Amino acid sequence: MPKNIFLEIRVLKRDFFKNDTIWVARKLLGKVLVRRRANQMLAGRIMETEAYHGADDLACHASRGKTSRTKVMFGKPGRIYVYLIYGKYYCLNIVTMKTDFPAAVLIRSIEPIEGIEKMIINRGKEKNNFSDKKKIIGLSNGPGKLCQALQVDKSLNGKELNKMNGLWVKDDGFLVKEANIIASKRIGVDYARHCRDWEWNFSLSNK
DNA sequence: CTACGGATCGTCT
DNA sequence: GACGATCCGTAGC
Repeated sequence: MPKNIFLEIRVLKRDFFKNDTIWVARKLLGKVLVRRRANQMLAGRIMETEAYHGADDLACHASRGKTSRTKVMFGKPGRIYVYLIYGKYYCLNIVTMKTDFPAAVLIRSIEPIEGIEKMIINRGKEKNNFSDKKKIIGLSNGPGKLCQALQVDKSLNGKELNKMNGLWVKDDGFLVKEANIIASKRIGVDYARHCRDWEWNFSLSNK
């Protein structure tokens, strides 16, 4: 893992998330998602994101209007949107754009950096052997998995992404080359008619 | 490696 | 009453 001590560390603030959703989704790659718990810091590098942009995006939850669930997406940029999926898992999003324009970036995958032992417990994997790097990556390489690993649930829904609320994103200087960003179709949105083909899934290649 | 089915419940029709 | 921005275990190659 990279050494952070010589690098400028910047916490992303609201202005970052006011930008276009696709820009934010790309720029979040390589940043570090940090979660503060009582006696433990948990952190991982963002490896995959997805953009959900506007009421015309049929894959976006807000395309069917403002409801009790989706109202957060209509709110201020830089807020946290957490929802329950399949009755079992949470998904973490960060609201983008401006108030009344519904948009957000889904964090789909992070690579553990700090608090790995705690993440193993949070994921209920204490009986496995995690000496293997593949298994460490498997702790948080999915939207539901990373919420379990970082203890993200609906109590964060609607809150500001900042240190006070225990969840934030920092730039540790990790260099991301444009050529290492892969754009693909979004996962699990085949119902979204023509929008299913939009390449708004972004991931970092491991090279 | 890919393919498929079950779990499980809040949200929306 | 139907279904989902998922995950995991199992089966087969």
